[in-house]
Amino acid sequence: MARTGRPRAFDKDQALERALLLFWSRGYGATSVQDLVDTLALERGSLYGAFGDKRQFYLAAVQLYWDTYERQLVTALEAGPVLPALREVLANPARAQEYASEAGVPQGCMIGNTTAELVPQDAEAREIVARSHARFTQIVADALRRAQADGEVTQAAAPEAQAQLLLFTVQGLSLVSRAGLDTAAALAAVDALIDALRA
Amino acid sequence: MARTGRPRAFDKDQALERALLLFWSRGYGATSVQDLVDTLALERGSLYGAFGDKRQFYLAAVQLYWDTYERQLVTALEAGPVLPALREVLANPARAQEYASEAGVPQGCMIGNTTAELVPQDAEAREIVARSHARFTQIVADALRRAQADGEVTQAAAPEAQAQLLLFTVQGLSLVSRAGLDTAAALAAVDALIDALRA
DNA sequence: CGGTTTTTTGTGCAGGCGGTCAAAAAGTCC
DNA sequence: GGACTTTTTGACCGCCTGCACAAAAAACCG
Repeated sequence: MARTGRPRAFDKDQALERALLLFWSRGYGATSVQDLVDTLALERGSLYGAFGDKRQFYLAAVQLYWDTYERQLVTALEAGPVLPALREVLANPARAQEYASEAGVPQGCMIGNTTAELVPQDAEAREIVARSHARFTQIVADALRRAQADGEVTQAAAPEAQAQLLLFTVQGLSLVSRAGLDTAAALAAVDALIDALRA
Repeated sequence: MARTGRPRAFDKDQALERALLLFWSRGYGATSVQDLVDTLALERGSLYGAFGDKRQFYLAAVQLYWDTYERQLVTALEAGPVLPALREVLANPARAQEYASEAGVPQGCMIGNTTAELVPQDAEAREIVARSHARFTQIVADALRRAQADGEVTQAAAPEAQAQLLLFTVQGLSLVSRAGLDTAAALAAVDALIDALRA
């Protein structure tokens, strides 16, 4: 119960959100502590005091990213037919680049970026990423199982295999979209997959 | 034709190959010039003299990576039925991690790693990556077009859309495999996709 | 052999990096 | 009001980075 002492002058959650955007768009290595200090408009010491070192700060941002994403995923899949919802899940990153430049939303999936940059050398990052993958496939497989029972989705493959395939696709799509993407072509590919899942 | 002067004491191609392995496993930022000097067993000056700066060196390695991959891809698809070949193309990265630790072969796809780490800030890297994507889809789409004509592959979607979907899948699979992968589950997902493409 | 060209070798360097720290400031508690 | 606790502030540090350079060495040419 240490609620004494000088109160923090900035909103910690809001700072984490802004750091998330910066890390998301530039990646871990290319984002310097100085960039964070400039963007968040707080001093170095405050940053280290509140979040620990740069690595912890980044991992906290990744966790926030996933928590947000998971919430949206669950919401999208919990009601109504599954295939249209899954199509949206896949189409979102395909369309994201159109807004990317104007709005502050960066490209690609932060889990995927972390996988490429940090996972080979950082066990904690690997855990976060692996857990995110597992939750994605579990949530999607559950939805697909229901949809198979309802006759909406083909039973040609197990829901787990279909969910794994969707994980690969969404990760690949998000990644490829960073290099620039023909939106129409990407959506055609998404449609091809969704159609293939139809019963 | 300057074939005079002191001859180079090391094999440039071999040095590039070794650098490729290092860059592949660690990424661009996490590989220091000192690492390269140590691993390649040549002095700083020689390295800069032969390859320019670190960035050019990396981009040359990426280009070599893609050239090698493209050659294998073309070979795999030019003869025989297309779907088994495509299954192999997808299954390879899924199985790669089994060998990864013992052999010197790193995880993931170097094009994908470059996409995540360099593309947002490096126009030249973006070009290399985008060109690789385009060639992949073109090569695969050509093969699928033949296979559709032969009645091997479903005509439910255009070959271009199918090829784009395969690009997403192979990129996603390679990426996800870096975080550790249940090989059996990954192969089941690959099978589900290949089956869905069957006529 | 002398001249030319190119690579090798190893040192040196400025800058930016992540991270630390001590003093000042701003609160709460008694 | 004075003690205590925590945050803020901004200077500071050592390290490592990518890179430049000059002298030596090793080839070819005439």
